Amino acid sequence: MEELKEKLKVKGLKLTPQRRATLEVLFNNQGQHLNTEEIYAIVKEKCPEIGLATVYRTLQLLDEMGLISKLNLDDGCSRYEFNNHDEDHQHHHLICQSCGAVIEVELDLLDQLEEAIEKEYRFRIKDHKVKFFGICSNCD
Amino acid sequence: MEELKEKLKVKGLKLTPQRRATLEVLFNNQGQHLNTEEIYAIVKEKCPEIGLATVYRTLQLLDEMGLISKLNLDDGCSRYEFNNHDEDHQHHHLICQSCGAVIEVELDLLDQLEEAIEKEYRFRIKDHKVKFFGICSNCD
DNA sequence: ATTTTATTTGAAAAGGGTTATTATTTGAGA
DNA sequence: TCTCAAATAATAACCCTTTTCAAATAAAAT
Repeated sequence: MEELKEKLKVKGLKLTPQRRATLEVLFNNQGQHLNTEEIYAIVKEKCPEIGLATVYRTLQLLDEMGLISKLNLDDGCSRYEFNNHDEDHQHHHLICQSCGAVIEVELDLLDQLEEAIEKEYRFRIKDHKVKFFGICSNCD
Repeated sequence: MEELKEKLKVKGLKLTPQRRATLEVLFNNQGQHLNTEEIYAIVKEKCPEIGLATVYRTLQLLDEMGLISKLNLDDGCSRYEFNNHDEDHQHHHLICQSCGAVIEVELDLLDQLEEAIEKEYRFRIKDHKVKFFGICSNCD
């Protein structure tokens, strides 16, 4: 939360109760992949006067600041998750093509690939998004 | 194109001029990442009577059949590219955060990671989508 | 503590990509 | 050729997201 205040100040932006509450919802629901409407519903419990447009604006902002990440599951809406900064990189996602489950993978193991890319394409990698599609252990 | 006819027949679907033309557009524009409107505009040259809704339906169908792949660049629309079946896996994308360029990477090097995931999570991987964000050589 | 000012918000409208509807047409097997 | 399920074109509907704008507010200046 202090990090949010800092990053906002740098850009001349304000720390409002709405922004605070929205970030808290993401923080308190790690491991889930809430979409904007779902986040809106939860934020409203603590912050009943908040508008949906504000939630959209705030999520966009938090994503740009790197505090949360947008996740696209091709279900017609954007989903978000809190960025746990204990890790260097974003975790990966396993998406079951049978039941739709979304599993988080803490393994990274992309160093070799990233090194090869940086060398071969002279591309400075800052971040990545990796999704694997297949069949989860429950469905197999 | 024969592959399309085969896969359609299996599902009891028909090979129409519209579907043929749409797949040809993707085939003839490999390396680009056309969105639906752009594809529509090109298809219209050869197939002027085609409707936009048909293009949407066809792209969805071709994606499901694995002949093309949807690509999400977070620019508010879906983009598609022809699947070159010479390779086993989808290629990766490098996305420049400065100029927006999208570069295709033929390196794979995910075997090690995929093996670890299959073992650790008992998840049978069928496909993957990998995006790297950073600064391309032109912008650096 | 007030004042000031640029930022933020809520509500509602507008936007824009995508999907659904429906009558008509058509591919492909019988 | 005949038959019929599948596909199409046109357009309306959908729905997620963004914009608009007047009112409210955080935070710095006084």
